[in-house]
Amino acid sequence: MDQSTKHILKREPAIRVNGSLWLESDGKRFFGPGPVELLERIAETGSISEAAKRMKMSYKKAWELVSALNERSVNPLVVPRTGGEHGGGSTITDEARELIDYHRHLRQRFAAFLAEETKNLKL
Amino acid sequence: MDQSTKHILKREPAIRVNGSLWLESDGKRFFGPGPVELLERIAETGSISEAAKRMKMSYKKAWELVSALNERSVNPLVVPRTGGEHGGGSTITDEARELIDYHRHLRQRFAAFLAEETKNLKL
DNA sequence: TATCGTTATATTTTTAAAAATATAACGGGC
DNA sequence: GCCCGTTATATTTTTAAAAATATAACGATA
Repeated sequence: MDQSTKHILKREPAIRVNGSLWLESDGKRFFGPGPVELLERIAETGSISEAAKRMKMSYKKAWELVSALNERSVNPLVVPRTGGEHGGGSTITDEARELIDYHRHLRQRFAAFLAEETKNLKL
Repeated sequence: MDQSTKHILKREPAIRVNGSLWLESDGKRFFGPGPVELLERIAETGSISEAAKRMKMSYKKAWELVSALNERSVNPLVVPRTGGEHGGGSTITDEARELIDYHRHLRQRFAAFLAEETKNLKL
């Protein structure tokens, strides 16, 4: 922003450019920060319910996310086991790990974009 | 995305990277696409109510947005006149025009970022 | 076969956001 | 002084999202 645009807005704390990013199919988002973190937590804990708990998300919502992700992907991203030892559990596939990795890099580039815009802001 | 990450997701229509951008103060957004368009419509029509109508936004919400914008800015962005010919009306200030212009350019840079990411996607 | 914790699913309740409705204040022009 | 359309504000209603609650299926293990 050029000098003339300064001081238009109040700034008790610093003003910054921020935003959100997601993958979109058919105009609706299906792979944003939430699903990514959920996949990571499932990988960590081996359990959808425990992953949900750590994200302070209801199990229902977590399960719906997993279900939606598996439906949209050619091959499953999450493989659930029902019953058995510990009552069951879930693992994520290599493809899920690839998606997580891609999204991590994407977020890094986005963060760099936001930081650059914020740096050049000085409202 | 590298070749190995291809074909993980179904793609009836094309998959693209999309996102949203806003100015943030104290952790909460206060100047996103909505307010920008509202200011533009007010400039066009000279009326908050008419601007709201064109955006299919309730007058109440539009007025609250205007009020919030004027509160956060050092000098008003919108100058309302109550009563008088045509019952009143509103105009926007030069500072509002500056903000709109800045946001337009910001969106252009963001659109370029999204286009580049989408181009390099090929999920 | 009884137990366990998880997956899977339906139903209800709560909460929050949005929309709708109503009404007063305003001031120039007739 | 009345009319008009807009600003300004409160209240109610509707809608949608989120949360909470409940329960069955599952299968290895003991």
